[in-house]
Amino acid sequence: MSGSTLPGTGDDESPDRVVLHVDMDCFYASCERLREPELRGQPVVVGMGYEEGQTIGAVATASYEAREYGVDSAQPISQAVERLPPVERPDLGDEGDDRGHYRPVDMEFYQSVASEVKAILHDCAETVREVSIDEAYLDVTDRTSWERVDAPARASGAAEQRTLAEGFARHVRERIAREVGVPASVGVAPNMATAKIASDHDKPDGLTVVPPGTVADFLAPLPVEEIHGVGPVRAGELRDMGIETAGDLASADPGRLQDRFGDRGVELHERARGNDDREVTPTGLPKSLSRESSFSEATSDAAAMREKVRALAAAVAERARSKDALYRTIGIKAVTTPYDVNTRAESLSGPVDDPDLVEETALSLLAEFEDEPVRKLGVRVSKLSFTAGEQASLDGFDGQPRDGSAAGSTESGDAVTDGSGEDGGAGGGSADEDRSGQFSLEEFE
DNA sequence: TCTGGGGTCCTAGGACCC
DNA sequence: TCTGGGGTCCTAGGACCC
Repeated sequence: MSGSTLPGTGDDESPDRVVLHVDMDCFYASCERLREPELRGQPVVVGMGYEEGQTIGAVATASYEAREYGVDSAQPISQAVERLPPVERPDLGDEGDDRGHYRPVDMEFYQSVASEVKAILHDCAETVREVSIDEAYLDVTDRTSWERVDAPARASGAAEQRTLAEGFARHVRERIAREVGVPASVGVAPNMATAKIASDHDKPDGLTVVPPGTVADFLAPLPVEEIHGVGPVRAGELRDMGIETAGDLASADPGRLQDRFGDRGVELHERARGNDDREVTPTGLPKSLSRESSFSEATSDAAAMREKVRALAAAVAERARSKDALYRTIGIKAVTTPYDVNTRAESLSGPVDDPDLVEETALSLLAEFEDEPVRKLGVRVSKLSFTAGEQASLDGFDGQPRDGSAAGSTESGDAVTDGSGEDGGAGGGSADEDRSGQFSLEEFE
């Protein structure tokens, strides 16, 4: 299936795909401008955990105007406020300071705007992979192509050539602007990894087209950090190896990369060369659900910890139920000072929907951390399955997970098939269908 | 950068089985 | 008897992404 190219067959890949990556520009800020048009052209900061007039929380999104002042995502609001005092707080900052408009996150509203955008995307492509609230990949190979056409002469003069794909992407972007009223940047390329980088290339409100055959040249001068999967840690390690640009990475010895980064290194090497044969697959079901919350300052108050965990557990269980998700693993996260992330988890013998069990399990996992200073706590459920009704169907339909044996026996591994796939590894074997033989007589409950 | 919330994927070691 | 190899599942942690 994943037609791994045989060595020596050159690049006789199937016809080049046309992949779009659509990335909404400072999406939350754009949404705020939608309902408050006076904010257009103004510096806007949307803060999470932020409340009107306060200086707590972190920056979720800063408009491009706000970024000019050094305000950026993930920054503490306190720091943002120093650089760009809020209009809402005349007491902060100096007389002549430029000021920003601060708003708290309103997810519900952003979701509603996002779903309008997503509707357009689904209208424009057979296959849409939604990556996050403000980002998606589209495979539009069957709607357009890389064919070159004469474009009407632009102001600049000479008629230029452009691709049908470019016109298509322009159309998608314009529809979003016209019908929803928010700006998007779009990247077009023969594969996902390059389209992603392209959409980032000319923000905001940009369109970058990287036709087949130009991918390597497009990537070569970019700093390695621009490659998806290279963050601060790996960028530093790459730099130590003398690798600074995507071009350096592309020409590096894959063996060295393998030694240093394992299979991940080989994958990054391929990406840097512009090779990425991952198919655009539709958004799948979630693999885990979690809630977390920070204390305003680290605490060793066990009662407060338990209280928070109870609330988080209830919220997670409710969300799972609202999505018809059963879970087989329940876990917690405890961030202790200075910033140590600890996770603990416990698997059950079968999938359940049982809020009390989530709470009970989370509390018992929390016990280990109760006398340490904790700054943040989280509760997560994972190993999800979405076969709604299965749990109650076979043995007693009171919906109680009591023994879970029925569910346990029919649950065929993870709801979503493999997920990662594609890395033309040597494996190639069958996907090992559920060999349900698991009539465990383990301790149920 | 003194660190917000929600995710994904990968790795590594141990238990256990054949 | 001992050794070895292959496979799966589990937990914990790390890196990364938006």
